[in-house]
Amino acid sequence: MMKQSIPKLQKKKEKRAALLQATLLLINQGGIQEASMSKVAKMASVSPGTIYLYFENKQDLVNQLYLDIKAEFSEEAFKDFKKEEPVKESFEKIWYRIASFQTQKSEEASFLTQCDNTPMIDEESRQEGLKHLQPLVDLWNRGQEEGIIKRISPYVLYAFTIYPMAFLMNTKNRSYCKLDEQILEKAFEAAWDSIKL
Amino acid sequence: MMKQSIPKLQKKKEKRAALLQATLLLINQGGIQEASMSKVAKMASVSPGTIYLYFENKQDLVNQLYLDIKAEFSEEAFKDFKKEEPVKESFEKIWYRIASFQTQKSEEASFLTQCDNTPMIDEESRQEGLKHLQPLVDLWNRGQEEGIIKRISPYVLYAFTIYPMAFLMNTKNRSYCKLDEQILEKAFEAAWDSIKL
Amino acid sequence: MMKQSIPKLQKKKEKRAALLQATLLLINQGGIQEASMSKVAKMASVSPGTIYLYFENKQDLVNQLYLDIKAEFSEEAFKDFKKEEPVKESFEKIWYRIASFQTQKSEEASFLTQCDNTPMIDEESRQEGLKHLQPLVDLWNRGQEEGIIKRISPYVLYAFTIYPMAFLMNTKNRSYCKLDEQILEKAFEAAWDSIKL
Amino acid sequence: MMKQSIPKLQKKKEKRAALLQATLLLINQGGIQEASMSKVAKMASVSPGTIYLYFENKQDLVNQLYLDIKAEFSEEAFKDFKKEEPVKESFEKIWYRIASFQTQKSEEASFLTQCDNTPMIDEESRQEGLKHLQPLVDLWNRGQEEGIIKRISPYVLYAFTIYPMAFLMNTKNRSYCKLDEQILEKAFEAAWDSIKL
DNA sequence: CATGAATGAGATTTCATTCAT
DNA sequence: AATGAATGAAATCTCATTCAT
Repeated sequence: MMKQSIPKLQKKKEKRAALLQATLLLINQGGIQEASMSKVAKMASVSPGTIYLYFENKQDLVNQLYLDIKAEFSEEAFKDFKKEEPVKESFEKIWYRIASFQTQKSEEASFLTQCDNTPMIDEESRQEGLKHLQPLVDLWNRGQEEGIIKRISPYVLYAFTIYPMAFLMNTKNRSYCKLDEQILEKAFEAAWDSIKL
Repeated sequence: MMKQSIPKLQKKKEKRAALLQATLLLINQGGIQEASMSKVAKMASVSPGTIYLYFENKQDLVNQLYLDIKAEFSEEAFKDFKKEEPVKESFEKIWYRIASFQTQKSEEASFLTQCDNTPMIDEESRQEGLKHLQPLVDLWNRGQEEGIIKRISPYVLYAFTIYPMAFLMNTKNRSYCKLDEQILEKAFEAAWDSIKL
Repeated sequence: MMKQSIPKLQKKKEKRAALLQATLLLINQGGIQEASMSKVAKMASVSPGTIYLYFENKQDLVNQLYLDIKAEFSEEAFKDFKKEEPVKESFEKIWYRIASFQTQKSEEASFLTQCDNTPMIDEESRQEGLKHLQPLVDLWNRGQEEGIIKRISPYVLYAFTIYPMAFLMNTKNRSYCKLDEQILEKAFEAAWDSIKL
Repeated sequence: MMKQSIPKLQKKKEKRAALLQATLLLINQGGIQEASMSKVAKMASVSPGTIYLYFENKQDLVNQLYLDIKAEFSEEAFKDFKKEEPVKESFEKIWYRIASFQTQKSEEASFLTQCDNTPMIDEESRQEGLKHLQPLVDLWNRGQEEGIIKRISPYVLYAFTIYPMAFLMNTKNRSYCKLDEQILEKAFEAAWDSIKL
């Protein structure tokens, strides 16, 4: 009542974060249809009405979650990325960072997969999310100019190197198959082999 | 009233088919949340109550749709499949058939992608759907014994050869990129390169 | 196809009977709300549409069931009833016959209880059902004239002698308490004591 | 808007009460089948959704109504009940209090009758409701020890003394017969005669 | 007579959103 | 800012009844 140990702004951010986190978990568990606003509120220990102080509506909540996680994803993917490094080395680093994201932040990764394969997200937000991959596209371009990488559309390159990780992630989650280091190496080999010249 | 042009059984099947088709389109358009039973009924020109003559409930409707399409998918994928053919030839044929399914039956393909990356489908139905791929797994096994294919889990093989097509399909649908014959060839090359020894 | 082992009329009656029986059991189990026309049909091994060949609608089905059972009840109650016998003897006989009906035909008895304490039955049918008790009312009248029975309304006499059996029946069904011969005798004593002068 | 005449808690209780009252009236009028949730809502001047803030579902609504009224009933029945009074006096007081409840709160009484003769109520709630009668059972026990009351099961005692009032109530409601003081005295006499030694 | 698929109104219940406090 | 009771439209599902066969 007297003093607030946590500054207001931070408290606000915390509530927003709690709401996003709750949404993330609920959508992963049962899809968007199971993530009702009141469940989200309850899980975030907040009143349903409060959600609307932070988000315009449900769609906005999901869109913001998507964009936040996409940003987190690309930050992770391109951490320590240096433009000058050799193409393969750079690609390998990025690939493993993404793999690491998939395993370390599996909830986030699952959610992205669900968004990217579903009409859950506004087309606008989806476009917005795509931009994050630009550094990788640039890298591939360089690789193609250097004659190291096949001359195919970045969509195809993405489809055969990055996108498969989502599948492995999901199957791993459903525990048909463990993703240990050895398998990861094999997987990277497959990814690289599919696009290298 | 005059003459009975359509036999009963066929009429019955037609209604079931219309319901499944409506569900397919609606889920592709807006996800499962937008595919309400009344919309499905309206689109199939049927009364809401009628749905429940053919399906137990919404989940059952979606599950059956999934299994039906999975069956259609694998029938297409393994049409003319002969066990004696060389591994690569066989694989190539299957791969192209799947690619063809993705483009010819794009609604069905989109739907499968959505199901496979979402908690939309019962785990039971999902397992059931997986069985359809057994011939491909067997083929890969043979390829591994013959020393043609890398010794990695079929999940990984699938992730790098078949799963990418879903992505290409979706991007194609969203028309960022056309899937012409030339691209297809490149894509197959990528797929094969990723797993061949 | 050729010959019908069961004459048509009988078959018709059998179907009607089966429908009434099914209704009886279902209403006893879960009340009128649980006795849907399709459940009734299924239990009677008949198509839903067929019900409407025998009964106008659901209300009519229930009303007819009520009246049929009321008739059965009073036939049982007044079997071998002779107007000349002494009042107490007559009453005792009737009372025991009713008790016997309650135990022998417990489903029917339960159903009557439910009808008589519920707005389930048309007022008209209810009035109709009441007429069956006329002989008992007459007997009581005679008893009153003979100075054997208290001079109170037949409704009250009924309330304290016959109506209690429904309660005992129900509790017996729910098996809190067994209705053996000894208890029955005590119960009759109570009934008689309550109205005798 | 101007001043808050009614405290929140009271308002909340009022809404619950209005819902229970509406349910009571509707079930009395047409049985449980006629008491749809929307009718209940409308009669309580409340939105359908609001019901579910106060009750889990329809069954819960009915169960709570039953238990509430049973409690009200027994509070009325055993008001001013003193353990030391002579058995007959005590019994008489209780009996008249119940009679008074039946006439004063005829809707509530009708409802209880309907519940007690119908599979409308969960067995659990029914058991719960039975407990309220314990003081009467104890009284009877004492009467039996004192040699005043017949040695028969409390079920039978109940059947011949209390249960009949429900019948009289119902017939009174249907106005075949008025329950004036004189009739009431006769009725009590019948009740007492049936169980006294 | 009998069927049972089909209907569509209506039942129960949920849920995104609002608003008085 | 925050609450959470309240809303009411809409979702899922049921069911008495009809009608073409």
